Amino acid sequence: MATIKDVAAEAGVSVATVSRVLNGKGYVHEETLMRVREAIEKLNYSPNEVARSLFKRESKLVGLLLPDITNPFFPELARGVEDELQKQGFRLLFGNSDEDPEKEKAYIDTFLQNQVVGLISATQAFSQLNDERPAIPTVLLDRTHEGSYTVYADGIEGGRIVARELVNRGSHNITVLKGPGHIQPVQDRFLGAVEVLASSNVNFQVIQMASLTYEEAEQRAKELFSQYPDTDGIFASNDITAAAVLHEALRIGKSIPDDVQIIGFDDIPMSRLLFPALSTIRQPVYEMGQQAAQLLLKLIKKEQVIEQNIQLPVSFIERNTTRKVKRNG
Amino acid sequence: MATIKDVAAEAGVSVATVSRVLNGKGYVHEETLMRVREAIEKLNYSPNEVARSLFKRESKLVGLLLPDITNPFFPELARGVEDELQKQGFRLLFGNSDEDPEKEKAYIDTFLQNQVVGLISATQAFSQLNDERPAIPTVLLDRTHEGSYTVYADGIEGGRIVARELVNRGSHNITVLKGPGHIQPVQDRFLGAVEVLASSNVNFQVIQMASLTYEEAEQRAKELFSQYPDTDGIFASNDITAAAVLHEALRIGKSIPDDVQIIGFDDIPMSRLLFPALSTIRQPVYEMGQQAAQLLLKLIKKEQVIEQNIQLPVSFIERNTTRKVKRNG
DNA sequence: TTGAAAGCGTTACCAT
DNA sequence: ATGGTAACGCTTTCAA
Repeated sequence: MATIKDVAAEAGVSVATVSRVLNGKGYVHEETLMRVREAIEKLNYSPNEVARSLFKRESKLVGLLLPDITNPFFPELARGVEDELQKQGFRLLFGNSDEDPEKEKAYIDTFLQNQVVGLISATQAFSQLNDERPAIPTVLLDRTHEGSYTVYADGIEGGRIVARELVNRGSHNITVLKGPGHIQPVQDRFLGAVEVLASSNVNFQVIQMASLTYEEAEQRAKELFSQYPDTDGIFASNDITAAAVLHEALRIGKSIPDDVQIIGFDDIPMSRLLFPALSTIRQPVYEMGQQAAQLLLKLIKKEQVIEQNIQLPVSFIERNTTRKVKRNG
Repeated sequence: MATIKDVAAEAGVSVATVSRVLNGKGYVHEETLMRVREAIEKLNYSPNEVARSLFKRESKLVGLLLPDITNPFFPELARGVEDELQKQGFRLLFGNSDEDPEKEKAYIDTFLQNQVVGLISATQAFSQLNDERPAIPTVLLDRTHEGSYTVYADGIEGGRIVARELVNRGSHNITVLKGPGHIQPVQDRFLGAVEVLASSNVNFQVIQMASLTYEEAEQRAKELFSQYPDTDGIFASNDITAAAVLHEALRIGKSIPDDVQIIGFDDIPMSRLLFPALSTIRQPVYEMGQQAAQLLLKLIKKEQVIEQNIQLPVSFIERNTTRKVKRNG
């Protein structure tokens, strides 16, 4: 690898001059500029980012911390983040924490040791780590925490919509599979749904889940249908859960959506491929990633940030696990 | 951030000594050791990886290049790679290239500028980039290229299995949706299938696809059923394609698997959630990621590498888009 | 307009 | 057993 010295020697100038043309700052004679450019070309030189980072005490790297990229919700988030950051020449240092605080700390530490300029985290542990928060720009994604910069979707409204749609489409006996309460956006969905359900003229019951995984959902789905056989509407808290419920419902011979309506949450790519295709609440996941990246970029550049918390709207995606609503006229 | 100098001052020793205890090499008195440890503790010091990288001319970073993490095949791959690398303290610099050579080059360049110690790539363009291949350890994942280190699944055998299973389970008129020929592992599936089909007593036809995307597959599926209405067995080349075909088949009223059997390839997580659940060929994706990481680690440490190409076995996952095979007895 | 030199935080060599 | 110091490749004063 050629260094700046090689280029300087080749061009017959000092390294300072080369540095100037590299960074396009300071005066440099037209002719010298040419010579340097040629030398760079000839030696196929490109600057060592590590040396740069060392001097500037910051890199062009951003740390991205996810619970688990294997969960279908996250790839698009990550893509949104990456695409946005990439435009400005930033690269991603990437890690999955499995929500394990140890792993999480290990990742954050090494990210910091590598002098990342910013951090984006979609993990719960991180958002709770209040003390000893790294002194670099940080944005929480799909998580919230008092005093932090955050980007998330409107869970409350999402929950409300689910309840409304279920009720409007004729469910009278609704079961909601409630996700873990310590994850705020998930809790919000629940709150929104209950708010509407409580003021509607329907029965409803809630089953508490420790995690929103397929495995647990399979189990809970069985309980659901044996414990509440009259259920004719289900809010599944996320699409993975909904898929498990749907599978179980079909297995025991329920007709969907005629016997039971099901609504998920997230609109992960698989949802439209289920059969029947899953009605769900769409979070603008890719956009959430983008927004988080944009917010972080502003923070890094110390630009004025108007809103510390960015809430994105959700929308109902009508597919085939809900009945058609009767139109008037 | 405290530096090694601060620690030295705090402990009343020289930076050289601190460096020695940090790296556990060279002599250092028991008592001095203690003092230094205390100073480190007290100042909450951790070494600057960037400075280390600069001096050593290599980092603890590995570059991972993927076509698109949003494609459900890749998250598990990435996880396999990460988990394995993480054990040894390596971190991932991560990028999606969309198979765009420009983007690809940009990522590789910056990875190199950040002095990654190794590269893992699952992109096609990269494997073709023969000249000017970076002089650092590199392994190709799910791609092959003459002279490179590679990890991939046995596509040929996979193709054979698909053909055999389709035939054994009673299909007589088989359509294969062939993926892009320039991706070797995809081409292999095709070759394997044709090998068996050609020597079987069945009809078969092939439809060429430019990409294995859902969008194109939806289109091709329509052509398939109108052009070859007698098709009673389909090899879909990957699970995404299979999902699209399945959807279309159901839509036009085919009974699956009675009228038409469908077999996919990959066994992405969604496959078992489709309805009917998709029969497919399972690639050990997570393990492929691990193996690639292990191979890279060996390369980095200049350990003896026995096989330059690691081929992993595939297996048939019987679900509900294929008929039950008749058992003798 | 250009160059010399200091310094970013480490490590490793050479003395002592 | 310990310390001084050059070096890694770059940027940025400061002086010329």
